Order: sequence, then structure tokens, then C-alpha cells
Amino acid sequence: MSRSADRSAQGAALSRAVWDVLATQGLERLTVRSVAAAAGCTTGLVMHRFPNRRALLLHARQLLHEVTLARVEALEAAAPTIRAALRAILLQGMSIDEQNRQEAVVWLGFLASAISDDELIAEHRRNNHSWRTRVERLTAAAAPDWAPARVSSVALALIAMTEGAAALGAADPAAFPATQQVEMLDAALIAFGLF
Amino acid sequence: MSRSADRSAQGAALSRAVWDVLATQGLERLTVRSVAAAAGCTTGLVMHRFPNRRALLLHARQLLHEVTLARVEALEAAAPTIRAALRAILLQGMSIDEQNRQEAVVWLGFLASAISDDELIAEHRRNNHSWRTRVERLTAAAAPDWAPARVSSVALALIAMTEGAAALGAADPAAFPATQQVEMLDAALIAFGLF
DNA sequence: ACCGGTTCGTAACAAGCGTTACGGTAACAT
DNA sequence: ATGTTACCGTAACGCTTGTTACGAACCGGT
Repeated sequence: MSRSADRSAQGAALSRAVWDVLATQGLERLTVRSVAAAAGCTTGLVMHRFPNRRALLLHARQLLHEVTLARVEALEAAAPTIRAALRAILLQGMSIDEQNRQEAVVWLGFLASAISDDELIAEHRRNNHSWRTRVERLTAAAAPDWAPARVSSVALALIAMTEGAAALGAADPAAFPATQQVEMLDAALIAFGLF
Repeated sequence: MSRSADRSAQGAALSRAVWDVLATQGLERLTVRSVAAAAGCTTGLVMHRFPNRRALLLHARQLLHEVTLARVEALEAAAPTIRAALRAILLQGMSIDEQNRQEAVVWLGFLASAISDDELIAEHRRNNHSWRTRVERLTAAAAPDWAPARVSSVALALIAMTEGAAALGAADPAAFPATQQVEMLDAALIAFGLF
């Protein structure tokens, strides 16, 4: 058991290392050697767990998906109303704390690297589609009398707004503090009649 | 004059090459050699015009600023009303055609590379601040009776929304066609009482 | 206690990178 | 016509990169 425990611990350390390097040092410094250094191992171990460098990016993106998915479902389950759930899951998608800011950096780096990579962009599409259907479902539930076209438009507006806020807040946290992002989201929700 | 004309023509070809490589091949393939190949010259010329690779990125970002600035001012001048001007300049900031989509890719790549580069991130802050003050000015003019806090919140919402739509549309044009982006923007402008 | 297989570190490889130095060439001034 | 200067291509340097091959160490089963 100590063997398998060590192995999963190593896997977790490697995951953290990939995440940390991409989140703090950016896309161009995400190299096999820097990940190995961050994980406290050698490049051999990294290349035994990941077939190539693109797998590092893919892993970081899947990690981002898992983390946000778990958080979003917990928020949705704990919210008293549907509208509160919608607001809560949109809030966690912006750059309102250091955790979210790092996630936005990872999102940005992955997307920039996926521009010329079909496999990576396919992963982005999968995750983004899942996110979009969730927001559309909650929007439709929060405004049952809306036409599907309006639900789609408003959900798209909310998604684009939070994603943009995540990127802008990640690149310039001082110019886009959490309070302004929250006010922005509330202003939008009120304007759309969802609050 | 033939000499200086050649020189400026070479400069324009180099600018186009930097832009094209970054827009079509992404950040990681933006290398001195690929730019030279795209410009039809050698690496020597590239390194005579740019001190280092970061200058390529900086140049692409400044090019993006110049292009969008000129287009935005033309749109603003040609718009019949302030609200039409606001809508027009927001439209051009999303991924509604191939030109805008390439601009979003350049924006994405630059931002991802600026994460761990103070000089690049400073350029982003400059350009973004200028963009933000413009949208805030137009928003305030379009809704003169609003309190400054509301102007700021709504302008931030519009900026984040268009920037997010630009990124999402650039990464997945099929999932975010131009019609949906336009409907999204109009829905938001109507909801905010700006249309 | 020995052995087979997994696991990971070591070391090296070729390729590509940014960057620099040098030489030739063409335009300009005198 | 000749010297000077700016311009740019050639070639190379040193370094980092992703990736691979090989060997040692360790674990579980017999």
C-alpha cells in the first residue's frame, strides 16, 4: 500500500506542479524541466506520467474543469434559490480572489496554446459547452416565462461577461477589484431581471 | 526616396508578418525565424528592426491598438447618435468576422505571454485603460442621468462581455456565430436601457 | 533468498531557439 | 571617382527545449 500511496501522492504533487507553473509563470515557462523542478523530481518521472508536453496543458485544463465543476455543483446544491445559484456560479467564474485569478491564468494560457492545436481546442469546446448548457439551464429555470432565444442570449451574455472579467481581472487585478466585479455582475443580473 | 520607400515597405511587410504569424500560428510558433520566413527575409533583418523577441509581441499589441483605435474613432465619428456609437464600437470588439477573430487571437496570445512579463503587462494596462475610459465616456453620454457608480458598473459589464465574446468566438467560431454575438450585445444594451 | 517487473533517475541526443558578430553591398556625400 | 555610412544577409554561438534510451533501485510473489 505504501507503494501505491506514494504513487498517488507523486501524481498529486505533479498535478500541483503543473498547475503552479502554468498559473504563476505563464505558458511559455511551462516546460518539462520547470514542472519537474516544481514537483521536486526529475524530467524522467514527468515523461513517464505524461506522454509529451501537450499532455501537461491538457492535464492542467482538465484539472481546471474538475475543480470548477466540483465547486459549481456544491454552490448550486447549497444555494437557497435558483437565482442565488446562478449568481453564485457566475461569481466563482470571475477573478474575485487569488484562486479564481490563477484559474483564469490557466484558462488563458491553455486557450492561447490551443489556438493552433486541434486536440486542445476540442477539449476547450467540450468544457465550454458543458459550462454553457449549465448556465442556460439555470437561466431558463430562473426565468421560466422567457423564450428560448432570450434564454440563450442572456446566458451567452452572462458567460461572456464573467469570462471576460476573469481575463481582465487576472491581467490587471488592481484595475478590476473584486468589489467592482461583483457590482458589475449584480448590475447585469438586475438589468436582465434575474435578481 | 526609393531607399526610404523600400525601407518603409519592408517595415510594413515585417509588421504584417509578425501579425500573421501570431494570429494564425499562435503564440508558441511566434519565433524570429518564422517571422523572417513569413516576411520573406532573413533573421538578420528581423533582429535589426526588433531588439529581441519580446519586441515582436509588443509590436503586435501596439499594432492591435492602432488598428482598433482608428476603426473605433471612425465608427464613433460616423455614428448618428451616441448610443449608436456605443453599440458600433462594442460590436467591433467582438469576434464577428475574420478580422476581429484574428485580433482576438493576437489579444489572447499577448495576454498569455504578458502574465509573467511586467513590461508587456504594462502595455496591456495602458491600452485597456484607454479602452475603458472610452466606453465609460460613451456610456455616461448615452445615459446622462446615471450616477457615476452605475456608469462604471455598466461600462465594465459591456467591456467584459465583449472581451469575453471575442475570446470565446475566437476559440470556437462555430459555437459563437456573429448573429448570436450581436443578439447578445443588443439584449444587454436593451437590458441596461442603452438602446 | 532469489527473480521479474515496475518505477524512476541519469544522461544524452538532435533540433530549435534567441542572439551576436562579421562581411559584403548599395546608396549617399564630397 | 572615391570614401563613408547605413543596411542586411550569412553564419555561427551557446543555450534550452522535448524526447529517448538505458541502468539502477525497489517491491511483490514464490
